[in-house]
Amino acid sequence: MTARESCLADRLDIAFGLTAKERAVLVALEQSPRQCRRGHVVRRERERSDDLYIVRNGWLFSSVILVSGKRQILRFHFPGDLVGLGSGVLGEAAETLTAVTDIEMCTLPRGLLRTLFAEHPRLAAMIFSLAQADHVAMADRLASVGQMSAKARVASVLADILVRLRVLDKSITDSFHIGLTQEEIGDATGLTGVHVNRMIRTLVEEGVIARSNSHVRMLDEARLVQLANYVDRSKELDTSWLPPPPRD
Amino acid sequence: MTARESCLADRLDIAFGLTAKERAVLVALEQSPRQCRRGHVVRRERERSDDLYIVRNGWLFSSVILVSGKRQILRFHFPGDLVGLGSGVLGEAAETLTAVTDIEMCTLPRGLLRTLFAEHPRLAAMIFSLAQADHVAMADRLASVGQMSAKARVASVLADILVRLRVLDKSITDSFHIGLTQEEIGDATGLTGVHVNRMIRTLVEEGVIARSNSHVRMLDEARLVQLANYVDRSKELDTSWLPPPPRD
DNA sequence: CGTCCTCTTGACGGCTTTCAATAAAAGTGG
DNA sequence: CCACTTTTATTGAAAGCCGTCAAGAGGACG
Repeated sequence: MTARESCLADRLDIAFGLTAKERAVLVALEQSPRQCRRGHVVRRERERSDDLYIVRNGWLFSSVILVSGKRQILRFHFPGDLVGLGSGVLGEAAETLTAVTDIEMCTLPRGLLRTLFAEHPRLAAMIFSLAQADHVAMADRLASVGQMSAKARVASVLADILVRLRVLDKSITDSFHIGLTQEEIGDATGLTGVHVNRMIRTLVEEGVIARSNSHVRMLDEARLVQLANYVDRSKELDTSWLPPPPRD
Repeated sequence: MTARESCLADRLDIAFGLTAKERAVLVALEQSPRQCRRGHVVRRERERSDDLYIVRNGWLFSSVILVSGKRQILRFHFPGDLVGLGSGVLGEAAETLTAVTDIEMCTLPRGLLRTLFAEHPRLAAMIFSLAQADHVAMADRLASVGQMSAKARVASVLADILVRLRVLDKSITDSFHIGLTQEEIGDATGLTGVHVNRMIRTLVEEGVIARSNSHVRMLDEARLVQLANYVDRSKELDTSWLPPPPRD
């Protein structure tokens, strides 16, 4: 049993399976977790930074700000998610990272990618896979924002959050605490906060969801998924192309 | 001088610089180019396929179709672009690839990624970098579709195409042949073809662009870029983290 | 207990879509 | 090379979805 742990190792182990040796490599590299309060900006775009993070606890989102001052939320990140990869290969951060809840994140050292690519090809390939899965998720979101009605876009965000939380926490079935403001949902869907409010109310009136306090409950998940044109891709990862694990 | 060539080697050489040995590896792997006619669907989403392609000549675009029948164009791909990576790590293709012009593409073998990760870490890292650059580009597009006006979105697509073509072909300064229909521009921007037409006409009336036949000319590129809130990221690739090239 | 943030709701306006009809262009077959 | 068909571009009118503005209510927090 290892004294230290690694968020990244846990994540990769679940998705792909790790050997003890691979796990040891990651444990050795990972730095101690860092805490942030709800609303805190972990990193701002255009900052010089090639750090990588793994979410250990809580939610955050990545976003970009336009010159008009409008904000586009690109993606929500949950425990186990690898964050900041896109900025890691550019000179400066492309995305702002903001904590939705109190969070705990593990920072990965600057040289992580170099080390993995040079010495641990199978681990590098896993990270590549996760990055490509994110790419596909972003494509789904673009299609949602570009082609769907306001109601469908809101439904799509809710469905995505529910499905992704459920993968992480088996005890979640049909409801979750949503720490987002309606304004933030608007920034993710390309709508105003006011209109998000109306769409949520419509979904409640139609019996698709229910709310109490800050909890959202799915009453008719089939209809929600249909409304949102939602595709769950969480089970589609193809691991057959990965290089074989090293022989001890 | 090599008898055979490799589109991928050319691309990586321009972006990162290749050793002769690295080039030889890629030349050995690359298959002979394949031709497609304008409008031809190279690959359809949900098809079982983990092929990778490099564009040698012409344009294509990747897109997804929603159940409503609407289509979201995700990205245009120009010569040298690596296409299909996102689908390569999933069991099935996530995106449809459609030729905008007559095109010539090089197919890369199924095992390419595995070979590169296992045996040529620096090449794998380069491909990872390109993939992440695409990720950032997709984020920019999402912000455009989610937050900007119709005119700005159209301007943004035109600016993106111009800038990217100019990197590939130094002879291009302010005009290019646009093989896209206004409907296709609409599918990329989340607008209807009719409204794209109106926005293009507005841009012409304002003296920002001019058209003749299927050619678009930028009359006031500064204003176009400003309208589009366009950020040229083509020079932002950070190559310092790449593993060192192998010693011969 | 007061302040700030978020949610809620209504009225109004405008941007974009939809529908429709024509013209122009491109592709096809003779 | 010309007639015919299909696709694309263009334009107007009307409708609708969503944004803007505004005001009040409810909660969290100090």
